[in-house]
Amino acid sequence: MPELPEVENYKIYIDSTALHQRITAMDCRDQRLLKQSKSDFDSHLINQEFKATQRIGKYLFVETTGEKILVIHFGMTGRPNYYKSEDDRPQYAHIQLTFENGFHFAFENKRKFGWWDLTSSVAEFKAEHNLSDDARNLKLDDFKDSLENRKTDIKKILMDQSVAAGVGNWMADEILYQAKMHPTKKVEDLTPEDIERVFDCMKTVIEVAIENDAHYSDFPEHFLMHFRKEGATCFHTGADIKKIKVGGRTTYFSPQWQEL
DNA sequence: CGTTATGTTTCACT
DNA sequence: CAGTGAAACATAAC
Repeated sequence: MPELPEVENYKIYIDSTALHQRITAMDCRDQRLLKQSKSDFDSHLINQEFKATQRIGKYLFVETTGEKILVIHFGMTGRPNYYKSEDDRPQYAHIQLTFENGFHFAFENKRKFGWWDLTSSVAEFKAEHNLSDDARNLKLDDFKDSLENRKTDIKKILMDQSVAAGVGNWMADEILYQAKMHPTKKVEDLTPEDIERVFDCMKTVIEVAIENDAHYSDFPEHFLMHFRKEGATCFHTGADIKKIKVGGRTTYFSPQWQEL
């Protein structure tokens, strides 16, 4: 379920399990998850070690002792897993590395929207994929610049990875609920104060989610995440939470609370 | 059987 | 060229 806070969690998990061990094997059950040939991955990963990780939005970069950087995107259903026995290989662990100590590192991906790639430079990759700075570190001025001349719904803008890398569907809903702003409010109609409020709420949602290890049930009681389902009522107004489509994505919001 | 799912990429259209 | 919207991608679960 990876948006920025979940991927941050994965980064911490990988940092605490899979670094500094020689990779002895790589197995991939579905070539479609690899953006480069399997032999390229073999030649750049086998006999190398993971050195450090770096996250931009939902993308995780793994520096290795080799010349290439491994890029991991988790898609909608991806997560890492580290375990000792091959018998513990999860059902959807389509990619699995083996380390010299016998442990395994798996890339679980039920729905196969995630992938692995290799790159020579994080900066280059970031530019090629039109990624903004990570939403957690994003500056208000850059955020404001990105909103210039945009005419579409604020929710779509928030989910645009070239505006605020890392914000996905649930975070966009949460940010707008906290900011008391309707998801289809047009960016061109926002005042500078509106933009700052959305920006501040984005930062708050990110930090709260990371503090709670992206564990939704631990979020504060006034967070939409607890009501992001049909039949729920708004914490503030008691009115029904509404479900609509914005930019093709399911969107939950509280009508009176978030005015257009 | 139909619908839906937390994401990105591609393509057609303005 | 820039901005936008819809479709496509692959699969499981309800």
